[in-house]
Amino acid sequence: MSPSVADAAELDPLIHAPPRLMIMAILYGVASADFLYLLRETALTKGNLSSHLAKLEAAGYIAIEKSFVGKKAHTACRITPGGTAAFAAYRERLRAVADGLPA
Amino acid sequence: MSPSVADAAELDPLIHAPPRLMIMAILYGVASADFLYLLRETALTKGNLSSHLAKLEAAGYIAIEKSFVGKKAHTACRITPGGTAAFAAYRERLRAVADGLPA
DNA sequence: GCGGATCGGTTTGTGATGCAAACCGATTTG
DNA sequence: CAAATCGGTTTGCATCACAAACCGATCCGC
Repeated sequence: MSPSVADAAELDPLIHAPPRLMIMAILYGVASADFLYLLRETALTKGNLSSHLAKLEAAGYIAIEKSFVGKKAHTACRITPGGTAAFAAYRERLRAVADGLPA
Repeated sequence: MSPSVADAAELDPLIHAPPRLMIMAILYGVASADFLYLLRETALTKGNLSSHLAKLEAAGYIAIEKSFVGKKAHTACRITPGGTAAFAAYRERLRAVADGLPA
């Protein structure tokens, strides 16, 4: 096996799952995004989005702030420094894997 | 979300899992590889390799031939045309996703 | 102002998944 | 002939992803 394909084994599984990869890609460098925005962009169901966000938060990759804007609940998500680092590392590793795939 | 990151949702989940990506990458363009070779290259456990191979076979992506070489069992795996096509499609899509990730 | 739809999410239920350990028959080795 | 090894498979379990059901709060019709 070429070394770069072996790297696939080390791809952060938390980010590797497509739903969470989408979420992280959106949040990376965006300051903050709310629940409904992520819902539209990812096309996940609400339940799904909610649980993936919870998982990313538990990992310390994102922070979730619930507040009230006017009288409505508002859930804002932003990436943490740890999440930023993890995403950047994942991106580099993914690139290495993609480049290492046989043509 | 940039369109290419949305593509992540369509990455063939069967190939997307790192263990199976490794297996497919090895088998792609290699004629045939035996169980022990795959075992060494992927560093998976035997049970794991066995079940991932079974899954790929069930999907029609690979063919598994069990034979006896001399007096020992020998399991040879090769990629099928369907598997080749699926892998090539996955590779292209992965590249699109990797390229679309925010810098 | 009250009955129902809607908003913004969370919890629950369930089937699929991944992994490692236990197992298995056959073979080689001491 | 007993025990270790080879080449795998099956089992058991813990985790996962997903969708559907649920939930409190607001908004709308009347």
